[in-house]
Amino acid sequence: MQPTIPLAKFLPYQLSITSNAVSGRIAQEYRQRFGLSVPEWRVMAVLGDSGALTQRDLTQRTLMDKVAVNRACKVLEERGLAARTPNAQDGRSHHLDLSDAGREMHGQIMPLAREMERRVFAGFSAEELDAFSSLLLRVRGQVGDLDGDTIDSRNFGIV
Amino acid sequence: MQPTIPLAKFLPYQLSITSNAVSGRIAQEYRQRFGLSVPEWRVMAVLGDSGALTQRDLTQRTLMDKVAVNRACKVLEERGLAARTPNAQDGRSHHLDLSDAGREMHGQIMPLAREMERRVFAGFSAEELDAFSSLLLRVRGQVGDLDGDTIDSRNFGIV
DNA sequence: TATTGTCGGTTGCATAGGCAACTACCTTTG
DNA sequence: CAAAGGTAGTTGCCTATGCAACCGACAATA
Repeated sequence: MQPTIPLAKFLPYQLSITSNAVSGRIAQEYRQRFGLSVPEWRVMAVLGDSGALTQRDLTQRTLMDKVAVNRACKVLEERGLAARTPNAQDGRSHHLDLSDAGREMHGQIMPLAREMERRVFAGFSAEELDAFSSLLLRVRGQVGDLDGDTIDSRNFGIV
Repeated sequence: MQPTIPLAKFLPYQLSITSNAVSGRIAQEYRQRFGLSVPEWRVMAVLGDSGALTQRDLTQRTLMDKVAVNRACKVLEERGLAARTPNAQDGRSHHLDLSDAGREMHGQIMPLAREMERRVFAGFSAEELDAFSSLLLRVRGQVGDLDGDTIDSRNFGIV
């Protein structure tokens, strides 16, 4: 046993390595089973639930960089999992929606996602998870308040 | 207000974006004030607390990739913040320790780190933070159990 | 309607980060 | 002590990610 290491007590550090571990584990699963990256999966998850959206909508709902959204959409389209249709209201953007194949895959992915969430957070009560969730939300709010140059959290009802 | 989006309720997702927000905020601070990356800062934090260590020790204590540790060490040495001395016990490795300049910087950084932690987690009780910390630890344990191919958490007293 | 500013989407570039292979050295086994 | 296998550190490569600049289209103002 080593002496107490302050870094290990540093909460941002704990948060970072835990998040990395969880994300890495989940990313590995999606990659192996579906060949999807995390950004691609996120876009699919939102599309499958919301129906056709523009990339702008997707950046808002996923909180990802618009470039990340763009690239994920491009891949999904190339793989035939999603299709773009012109946006009559705005010539700059398209409506992106899942294809039948994409919807089929979405149907397989979401149960897997829930299952992985269940396993990773196994052994916690609903109260603990609620508290955890709300703490994450409040922390995010704190950082947003401190940090003027990033996303404006007031724009996101979903956060 | 948008309809409820499942992605926003997905705990791994919440964890990820919160961690990114916190890490990004902190990384920005270290970069601006000291020109340090997060890996570099982590190495400094451990070195400043533990005294001379090998890169192997540092990879264990920071949980970073050995390449990340190596590169951080190289930068610190080039900047004169740390120095390597031969390891009499093992010709393959060196003992790395902070220089006077590095120790000086360490003395400035650690209070800043604590201050940022305090601000990011402002408004939470000690009990909440303890619960949060132990939940992160348990989640990390779960992922480690599920995931055979990454780090072996049993090696790390610090985790 | 011409101008100016803004916005969605795209591309290019620059950086970070991880994996795999390699070197030099250590350790174990016969 | 020779051989075989393992380990610390290093380098190169490849991918992921983000920013900044750009293009075409919309919006506001005159």
